[in-house]
Amino acid sequence: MNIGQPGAPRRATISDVAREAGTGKTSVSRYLNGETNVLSSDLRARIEAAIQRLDYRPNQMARGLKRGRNRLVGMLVADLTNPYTVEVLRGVEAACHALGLMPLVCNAANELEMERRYLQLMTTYRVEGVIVNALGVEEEALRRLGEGGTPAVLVDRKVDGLEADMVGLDNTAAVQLGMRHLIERGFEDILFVVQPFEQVSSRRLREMAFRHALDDARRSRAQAAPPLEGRTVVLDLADADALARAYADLDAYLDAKRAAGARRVACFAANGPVALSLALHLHARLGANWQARVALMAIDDPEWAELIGITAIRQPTYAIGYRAVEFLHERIEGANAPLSEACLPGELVARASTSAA
Amino acid sequence: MNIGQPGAPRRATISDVAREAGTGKTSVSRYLNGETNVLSSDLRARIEAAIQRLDYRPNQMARGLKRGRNRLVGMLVADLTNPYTVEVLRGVEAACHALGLMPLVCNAANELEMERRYLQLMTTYRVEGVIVNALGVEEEALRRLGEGGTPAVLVDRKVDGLEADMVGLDNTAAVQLGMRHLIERGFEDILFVVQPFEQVSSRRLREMAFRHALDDARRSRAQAAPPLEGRTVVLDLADADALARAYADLDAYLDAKRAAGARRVACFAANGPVALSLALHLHARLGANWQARVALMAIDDPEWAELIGITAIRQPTYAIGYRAVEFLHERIEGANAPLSEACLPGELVARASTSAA
DNA sequence: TTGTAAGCGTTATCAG
DNA sequence: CTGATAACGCTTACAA
Repeated sequence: MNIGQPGAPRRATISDVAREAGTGKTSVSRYLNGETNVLSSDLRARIEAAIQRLDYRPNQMARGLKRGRNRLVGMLVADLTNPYTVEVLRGVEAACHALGLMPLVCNAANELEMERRYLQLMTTYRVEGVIVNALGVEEEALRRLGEGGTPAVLVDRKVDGLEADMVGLDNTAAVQLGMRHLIERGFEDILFVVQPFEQVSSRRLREMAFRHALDDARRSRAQAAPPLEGRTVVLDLADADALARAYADLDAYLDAKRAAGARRVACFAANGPVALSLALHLHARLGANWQARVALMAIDDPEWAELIGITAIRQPTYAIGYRAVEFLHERIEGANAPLSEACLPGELVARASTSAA
Repeated sequence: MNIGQPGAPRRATISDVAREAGTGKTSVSRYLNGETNVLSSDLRARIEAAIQRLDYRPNQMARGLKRGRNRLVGMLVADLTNPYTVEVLRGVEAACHALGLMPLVCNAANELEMERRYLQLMTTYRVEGVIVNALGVEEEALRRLGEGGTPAVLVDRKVDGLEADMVGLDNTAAVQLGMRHLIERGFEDILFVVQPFEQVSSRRLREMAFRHALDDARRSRAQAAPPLEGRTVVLDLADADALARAYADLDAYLDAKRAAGARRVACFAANGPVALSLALHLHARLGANWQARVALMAIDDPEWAELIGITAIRQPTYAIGYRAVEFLHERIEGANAPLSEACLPGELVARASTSAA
């Protein structure tokens, strides 16, 4: 270990500082913990100088061991590749910063095995709490976390059997917002495109809201108005074969519509990754001018949406992350309040894609 | 969670396990550390059972305190919003996984203050090493890290005054690749668009490579061939005013070219964020059909490149991350080899944008 | 106002 | 093979 160069630069410890300052560890500890009013200004100055000289940094690990809290909070995310996740993370980091916490970010990269592993690792590092944007399945590992007494906050999705605070988009309102927009703009064929939604609460909620919004719109539609058509399309981005089949169906549907002389079909993507997949497919199949045939709208507002003029429902991602940490912090501090759920509103960003059917 | 006061579920410690198994802590520790051959199978079984029953997880912090190594490696990134970063991260995580390390990801979000803070925090948590994708400036905090004896590996950019291993793209080769492509396709006006490059080594290298490639091409050009024009355009994405001015100049240049009846101008973006900014600007100024006027090509291959057919030079991001951890691991294990530098090759992905001038 | 000593959960040393 | 016991770097009674 560090055999090589002369003077293996071992980090200074509190004892080193005490010696250097000609005092005991206790006083140094007091200084570190801001109990400066208990220290004579002379001693304080000596300690300060010693710390400077030795470039001393208190060891958080040792501190945590003794105090029982190491200020580490785990942030387990399903997929860092999703811009949504990164944005939420910014809120999380800001809040952690403000509260003196250190986020331990773990990316499951859409793999269950990773999720499990990281959850394990986190408990091993004795994080004081966990913010979880789970893959969806795998309640087990999470439940054990809870049983271990580690507070958790869920982001975007619930996990069956795990009772924890949760923060995310107001899915129902967001979908209603989108549907109202599409209908106002005169769309008569609306496809709600979503990843397999049985396991993931937010997707389930969005899909349900879509069907309800559709029903409501039909009910309140004038007799004379053209009928409103709508259906749910499931896109399993993780399964290439299933995806190919789904797209074949979609293509057939679009072709039929066109043959029937219908207006542009609207595709309402349930989130950013779906929207991207759709856009790529349509681009490949219909050419650069694909938007003449299909109007894409999405929940989430990835950077490329502006680039090709896609209407989006932007999530309050920063706020979601920030709020999650606040929830967690309360629990860590021992709050015993009933579980709460924060549903933050989305915001419609209208762009060219949906300007008219 | 953490419902009710009763039985605050303190995590089991090694002593608990020892008691439960009717043995001493030493044996449990031995079991945990895989010295199973030294244990009678009876004892081993009892320990195993006790661990199961108590759902025991060794405390990494305590372990680290004693052993002097906690398996934590810091990963400081300049900007998680940049897809490049996220991709590198995947390589980092995979390698950490393989080597039994725990990545502590910190996002400076392009703020110097954050970078400094996180660097501090990391040393406070006694990370065994750091992988740094630095903002560029701020050598100071990093240098102190090095002096503290913490090994570091640089990703994508060097830092003045910090001697550390480094891994990144082979910038020169990548730019040459791109230039050759553009020239082959008949472009005669090439703008190399890059963020302020004085402070950031990779940008500097790319810009230099651009000028050299340009000179070389001119030299080896046939007498009769039309002249090759090229210049560097600096885009400071962080400074709105400067950005606006730069774009005004760019627009004027493009208009002049067009008035002179020139072919399409090629914009060679030095990285993904620049490419995005350019695309957004051109889209806003020239309309959806902007690509008829400008051919965009970029180092980095963000998800939207395929969507609008932008030729890209893809970086071996995963390999970069993986390699960085390998370097770091060697240093952590005490390797004393001379500093090395891994320059990994980029790959050209030709798309419609540069199909012909 | 200051210092001593006893842990926090592990591992390492050294006897049985 | 097994198990006390002393650290690791820090905080916190408890004294002085």
